[in-house]
Amino acid sequence: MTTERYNAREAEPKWQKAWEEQAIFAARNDDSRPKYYVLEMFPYPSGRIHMGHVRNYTMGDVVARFMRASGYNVLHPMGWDAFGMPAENAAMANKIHPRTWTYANIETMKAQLKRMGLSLDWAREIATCDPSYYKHQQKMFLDFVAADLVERKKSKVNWDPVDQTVLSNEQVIDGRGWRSGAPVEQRELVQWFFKITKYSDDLLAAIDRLDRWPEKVRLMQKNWIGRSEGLLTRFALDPATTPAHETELEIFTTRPDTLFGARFMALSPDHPLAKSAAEKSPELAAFIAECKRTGTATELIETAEKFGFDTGIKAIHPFDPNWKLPVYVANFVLMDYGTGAIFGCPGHDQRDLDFVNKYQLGVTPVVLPEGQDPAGFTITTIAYEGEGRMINSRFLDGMTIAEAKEEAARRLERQTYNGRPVGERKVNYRLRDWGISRQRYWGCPIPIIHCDACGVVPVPEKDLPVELPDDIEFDRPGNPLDRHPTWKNVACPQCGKPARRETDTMDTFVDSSWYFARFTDPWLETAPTDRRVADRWLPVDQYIGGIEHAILHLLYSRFFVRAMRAAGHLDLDEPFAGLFTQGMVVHETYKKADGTYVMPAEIKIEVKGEQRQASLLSNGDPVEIGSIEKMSKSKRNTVDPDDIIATFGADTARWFMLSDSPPERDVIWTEDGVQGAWRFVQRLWRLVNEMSAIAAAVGAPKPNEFSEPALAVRKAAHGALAKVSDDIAKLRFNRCVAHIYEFANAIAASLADRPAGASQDLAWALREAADILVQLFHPMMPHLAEECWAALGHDKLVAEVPWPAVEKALLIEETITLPVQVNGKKRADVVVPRDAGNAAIEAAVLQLEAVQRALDGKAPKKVIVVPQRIVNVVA
RNA sequence: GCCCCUGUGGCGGAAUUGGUAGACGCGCCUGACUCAAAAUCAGGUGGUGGUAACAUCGUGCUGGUUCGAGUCCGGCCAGGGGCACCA
Repeated sequence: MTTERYNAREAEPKWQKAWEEQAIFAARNDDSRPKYYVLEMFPYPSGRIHMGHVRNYTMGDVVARFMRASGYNVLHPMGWDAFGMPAENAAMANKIHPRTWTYANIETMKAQLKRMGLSLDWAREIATCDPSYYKHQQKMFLDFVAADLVERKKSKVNWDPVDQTVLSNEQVIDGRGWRSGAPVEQRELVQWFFKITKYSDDLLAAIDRLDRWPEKVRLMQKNWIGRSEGLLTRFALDPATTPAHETELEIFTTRPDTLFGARFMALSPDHPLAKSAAEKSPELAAFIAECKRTGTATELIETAEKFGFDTGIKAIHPFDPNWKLPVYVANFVLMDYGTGAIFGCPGHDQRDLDFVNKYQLGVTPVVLPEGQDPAGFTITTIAYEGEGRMINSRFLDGMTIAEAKEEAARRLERQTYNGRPVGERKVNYRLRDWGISRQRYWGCPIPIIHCDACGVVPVPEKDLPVELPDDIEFDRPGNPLDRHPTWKNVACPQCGKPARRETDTMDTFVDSSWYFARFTDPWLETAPTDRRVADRWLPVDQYIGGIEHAILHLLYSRFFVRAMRAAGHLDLDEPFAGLFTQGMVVHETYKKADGTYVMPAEIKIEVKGEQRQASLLSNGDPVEIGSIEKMSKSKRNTVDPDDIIATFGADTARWFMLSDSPPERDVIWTEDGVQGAWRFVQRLWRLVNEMSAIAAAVGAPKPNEFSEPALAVRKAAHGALAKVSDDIAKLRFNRCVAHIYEFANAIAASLADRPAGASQDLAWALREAADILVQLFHPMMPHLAEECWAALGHDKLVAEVPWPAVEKALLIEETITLPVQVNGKKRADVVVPRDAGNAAIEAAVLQLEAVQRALDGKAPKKVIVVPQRIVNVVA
């Protein structure tokens, strides 16, 4: 038979138009069916989509189409994370306005996404740079201020010298800015903070209930929040050695058990006591200044040598009024963790040991490892941080560490100094408040006015949104808003006198912390959300995106739903009930002789035996095939999705993205793999047409009896249906692909073997199998599926057809084949009735020639029959 | 330094969660069709021995539990990721 090739270039736009005209992917807020919200992390409009987007959105689309066919009211929206530095960089480089640049990119990328055939509800499209979006964000900022979730404070912050802006802790990776890669410096600035630490406890505890999140992400968030239980302890200060008005020093420790091993106290250079001591001591003041001068780059600070300076102050040991400890100022003590002061126990903390060795303060071991002889136990250069029993610790001697911690805490809680308890149990978190001020133009303005008379005044709600000015200069580094001639000059809303607008804008991660809620009703003008609508759609049932947001975006969004609940915008525990983090798209790299990289499109590869050799298309020069790396512009190993779609069609790209690699792992993009996917598209097209031709002769009623070949086809179809359904639900797309291949192979085999003059029952079975086959690959390759569905004579779109039901009876075989082992080695198969008893199976197995040969005349000791699984004969 | 994950053919990876290791795809080899190529179709493809039936070894290394281990436990090795002066 002659079937023309499937022409993706013609078919794909045709079906995209059909879906759009019938608006079948539009979700209604008043639909009574059960809801399902599937969302992929929305893109930054950088210019063009890349293969990472293709992979991400294909996965989401498979889930969306499958759930829609399964009877759910599916919400599958798309938008743009549209504020950010690259737009300003483009403005500086090309003299184009950030808005113009951003919207042009959105237009390009939207057209690209449409060519992928995604089942998106474009009516809900949002862009975070649109005032109709950010005005609600400004409203929420004010709501958060009212709910005491915002704070303006001076603090040490991370300063990115290249992007000329502050960064949050989460945005500093290995001491460098997450975007610019520049070493981050420390600066003291007045900044706006969201009080995410108010929710430290809840953010941590709720992780255990996120059972559809990857374990890895949960663990990373737990570590990031970093809970530790310890004791706040107030040490009295020896008045003879201490500046006036200073009477005590409070420290935080997780090891109160080691208090009898204490040798010194240490203060952060920023500690108030250090500062007050420095007033009388120029040497100390110089030391503190030196600490700050060591460098402002975080990288330097972390590798700097540990230094201390003895203030002369003595602290009194809480368990012994006669025991005095020297108080140092030390460069390694952080002001913003605990109380900014510690006690040092050199025996059981490596850093403290290094410190005492430097200043000859001595060591007292207080924890003895189990089985160690106390006589010979000394600590010189390596601290013992393991388990053991207390020694040299008076009333704690002989206790385990846990017992000693408890006993020390109990005593200190009861003890008082200046009328208050000396010890207080305290949980400390590593998590810091989220600094959201950015000294940039292309972001959401912070709706605040600074008045000399009234102080910090919120912009009245009626004046929202505070819009960005259009006439803006990018000729110099720094914040363009701050040097705008007029924008910041405004009357104080309270007193009417001249005042200044806040010129910092919000971190763009604020924009992305609530967009999933806005999608539930993006048309609403009066509020960020319609609470009833938001509560119905949320949480997102399946969220899909990159692992790089394991902390950043995913933690901020979790904070935001809590803050939005406090402000009354929704009532939700968690934003994302199910999370899936997909792997990257990676590709071989190619290097010319001069060491520069070339793009995959510029070379050809030939296979000579086992060797693959690459050469330049232009002049045939040899090219070295390098390592496999994440697709990136710098390595020039990118493949443009548009080129692939133009050559092979979107379905081929989608199918390849889902094939082979498990979705959470990296996928290697290869030309051969794409060719393979494209071949399968053509093969399916031929197969469906061939089936269709045979099925055309079929009568309508389902036959009562099926012959062996027809039954085999039906079993293959329903077996594939059961497996693919299960695997899509579990996001195991690579297994879905394999099952569809198996099913197609089974049909091809039965077509090849079929008797001449096909019978009615086989024709009916093939017609059923063809329908199921097309429906099975529809979520992955929707255009080809529509084309095939039409070829099979259906009127409706396959995108609208309910998912087929499995006939479970077909999955149960009457006879089963059990593998037979002798002493754990497979020797034969045995075919038995499905419900055969163990005795019957045992008898049949022992008759087998291969078993008797393997037994070699020996009598079997026992025969283990695992029903429906395996038989093992033990000789 | 601490925490976590991964290790299976030439390659990507399957393996019903303790039950036939290598499904499916890529690549490669052989054949059919063709003047030829492409495309398509058929067959083969973990190593070793054998024409074959078959035997034997084989899931990073090593020891253990079990009738049976890629899967569980102990100890190593390698690769990747996260955190890192956190008191």
